Amino acid sequence: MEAIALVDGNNFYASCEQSINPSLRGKPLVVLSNNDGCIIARSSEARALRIKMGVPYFKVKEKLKKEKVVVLSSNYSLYGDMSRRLMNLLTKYCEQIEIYSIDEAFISINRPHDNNLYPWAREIRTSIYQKLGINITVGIGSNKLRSKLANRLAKKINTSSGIFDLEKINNEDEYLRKIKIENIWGIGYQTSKWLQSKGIKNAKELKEMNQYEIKKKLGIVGERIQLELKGYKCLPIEKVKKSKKEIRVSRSFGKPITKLEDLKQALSIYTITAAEKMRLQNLQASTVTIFTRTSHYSNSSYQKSAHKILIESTNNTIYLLKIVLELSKDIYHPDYKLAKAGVIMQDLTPYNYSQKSITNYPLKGKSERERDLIKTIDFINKRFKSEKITWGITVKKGSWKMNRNLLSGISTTNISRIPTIII
DNA sequence: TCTGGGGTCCTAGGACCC
DNA sequence: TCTGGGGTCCTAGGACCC
Repeated sequence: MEAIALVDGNNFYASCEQSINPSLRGKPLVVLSNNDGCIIARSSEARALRIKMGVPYFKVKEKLKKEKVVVLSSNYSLYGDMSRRLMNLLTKYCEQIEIYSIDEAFISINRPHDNNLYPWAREIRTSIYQKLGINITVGIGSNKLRSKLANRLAKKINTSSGIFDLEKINNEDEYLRKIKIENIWGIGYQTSKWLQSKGIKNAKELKEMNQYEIKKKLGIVGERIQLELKGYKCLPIEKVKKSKKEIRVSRSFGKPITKLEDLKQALSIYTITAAEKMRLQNLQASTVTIFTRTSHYSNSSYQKSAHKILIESTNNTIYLLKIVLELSKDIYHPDYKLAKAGVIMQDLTPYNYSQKSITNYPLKGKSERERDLIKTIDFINKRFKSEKITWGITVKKGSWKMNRNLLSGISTTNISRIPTIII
């Protein structure tokens, strides 16, 4: 019998920070989103202090200070590197793996003769902890949704030691009743509000709800959730990584923007990053969209996007910059304080599969020279692990640039930032 | 005066995830 | 003063076709 396990890293970002800096172990610690905006990860010690997920930093700054909580800006190169190591280790313990997010993977595994997967799960947990210093949770079920629920139960039940098999219990309903409706995978804010208004409060009640009512209101998405809850398999394990459908780079500004010049600079920087990402994944785009908006929390709201469909797919930074700079005039508005902007590369295709333009733009010789130039820039930047070479427009100081004042400064991907140990 | 039916494709927007 | 970023999927409705 095949089973599905959902493995995830506990408090992943916080655990990464504690893992590379052991002096943080056992201390309350939170990690902030970009711009030092919200709390996006908490160590278990910080959870115990009832610090909530997602709250704006400025609202709890004083409380954190008082409680002596360590506060860090997010360090994505560290988390990405730890994630890669985690996934590599997991691969050794399974037949098939789907990497679902930076800290989660679905694993399909055959049950042994005695049906007991606990020894297998314990072995993985031990191995990951020894090698990475990170605790993981293993939830086991007959399909993806049930493995997610099992994972939740493993975290909820103190005696589980991080492992729970939903198919090895005989009072399932009792456990399903412990899972609140809004904590089921796929049930978000809107849907849980509706379900609650219908008197459905937990997973057990959702499982027994009238299926036609679900289908009518929630469509196929809701129907699948209920079927999986009952044990049917609707969501397959995706063995091969699907190629991306869009690549997006967007940021909130450290300070609002009112000048077109600043908007152009920001969008240029995002375009350079987006084009790099495409080249790294061997993709090219044939639609470019840019957008900007005011803050969600401001009284006068404005948002606008503009897009251009290209005759020929590309990942050429020089060409993309031209397009984005041209489009930026269409979304700019002098009367609003712009809080965020971004670029989206869409209709992505593999780089070699290209529809050539009959009008032959960009001109042949020129485009080849440009391609060589960009290749060289990518090479140099990769070699020296930073943007040694970039476009002039990015260099000028922009007061709008992101705040990241609390970086841990330690890294597993940058030799000069590896911690020094003095004995 | 009465004004079809069946289909496809595209897009914008909503909802969700981590 | 200060509220993240990057994705996917689904649906409804409009435009268009014969």
